[in-house]
Amino acid sequence: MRNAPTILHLDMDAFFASVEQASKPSLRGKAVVVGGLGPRGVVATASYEARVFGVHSAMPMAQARRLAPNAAYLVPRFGLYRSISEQVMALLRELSPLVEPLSLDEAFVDLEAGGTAWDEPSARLAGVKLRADIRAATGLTGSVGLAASKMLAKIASEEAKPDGLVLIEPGTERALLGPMSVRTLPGVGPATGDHLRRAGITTVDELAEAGEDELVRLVGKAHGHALYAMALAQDERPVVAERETKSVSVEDTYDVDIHDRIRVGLEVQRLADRCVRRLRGAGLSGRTIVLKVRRYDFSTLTRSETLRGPTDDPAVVREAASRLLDSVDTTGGVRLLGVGVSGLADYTQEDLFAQAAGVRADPAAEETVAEPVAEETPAERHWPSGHDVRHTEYGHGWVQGSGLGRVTVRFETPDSEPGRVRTFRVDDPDLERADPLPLVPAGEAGGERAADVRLEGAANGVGAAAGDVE
DNA sequence: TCTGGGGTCCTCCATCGT
DNA sequence: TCTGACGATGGAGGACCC
Repeated sequence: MRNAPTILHLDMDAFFASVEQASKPSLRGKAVVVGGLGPRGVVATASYEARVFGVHSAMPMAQARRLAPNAAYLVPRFGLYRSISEQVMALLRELSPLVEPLSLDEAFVDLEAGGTAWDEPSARLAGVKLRADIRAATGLTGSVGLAASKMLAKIASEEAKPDGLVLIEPGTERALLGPMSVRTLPGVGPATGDHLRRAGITTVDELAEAGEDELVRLVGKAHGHALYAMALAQDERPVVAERETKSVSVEDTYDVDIHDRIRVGLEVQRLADRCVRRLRGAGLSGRTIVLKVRRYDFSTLTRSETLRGPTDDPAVVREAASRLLDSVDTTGGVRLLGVGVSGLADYTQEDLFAQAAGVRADPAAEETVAEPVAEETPAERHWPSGHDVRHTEYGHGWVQGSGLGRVTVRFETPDSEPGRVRTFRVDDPDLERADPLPLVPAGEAGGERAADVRLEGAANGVGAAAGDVE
């Protein structure tokens, strides 16, 4: 492990919910829950105001609604989150070429590799500047963890939440980790946590005391060794900028279980097409086709088949998925279906066997994939909760709700005061879908980076303690 | 209270070729 | 020809992460 805290972990605070609050003035300071709104939806992100009521990620939406009936419930807008994420990642790349994104709202940065930081004061300074730059560019807050390893930097950013910065000084790691719950460590989830608890191990100190052999015996070879190293605060994993995709998959959970076997078959075909579209979009092909079925009782099974060579032919993938479905008993109904492709290659080598069998004698298949059939959408679907709209008379706003032929819109923009609500007919010709507006007006975003001033001051030895943000 | 979607990695087991 | 060891590969499932 390096001896300076030059690995930075950034975690945006309640990212999806914060973006929604930034774009909708009337939701600021309010409980906001982003997630699937269907009967089987779960929470993707809850704002800190919603967390007060006990709402958290991965909770069934129905439960969240019982806990926080007055919160705003919105569907995720991944396109918007992705564009803001790109802004943030660009700021990270200014610090170092070695940036490892973990998701839209999280990333590691190797500051040393970027020549940005080499010791504690310079690392702290980089963290402070980054937080200020993110706020200037997006209006959002992120928490920063700084440490000498990825594991510790991540734990530090968790400690820093929300809207803070924590630096773990080299030499203090074990004393800090010791009393923490084993669940703090990455890779220790509910199952492993329970397993260890039954063996009398609940803290990181107890993990270290148990010894490597005992941990291997308890949780298996790979996990045991990794766990022991983490308990000793040892983590040599480098920050890796480019990670290649290993699999591509799509899946759908249905609002109501599907019992009709023919319908199940049709859904599998649709999913296979969608999966191939994604595969091709990424310029990939793959050898192993995976079918996933979650049954009415939530039991999940997968069936897979490995072809002779990689394919991105929709007909071949559809055919394989259908064969796999043949081996699955779906009586009782299915709640989820999925199709995936793994064993990826960035070139296509046609499956000769399938070709010989005439499987791909379907010239229309390409079109089917290139141009998805427009799905029939109920009126509500035209106006998803939270999405932006424009009205010829009232201007820019967002959908607060819809149903019974009506759509309720709140007219406001990221830099306006909270706006008024009006209701229209769903087919009102003056109302149309609109693109999200920038969270920070173009002229202001990143125009002046407050932190630059501080950075210069600190570089002159004036404000080295500027990083004591908590 | 009824559990999303998209991934990664690990383990166990069976099979196959040498 | 039989048997065992061993590694590679495939298939299924589980845990975990965001």
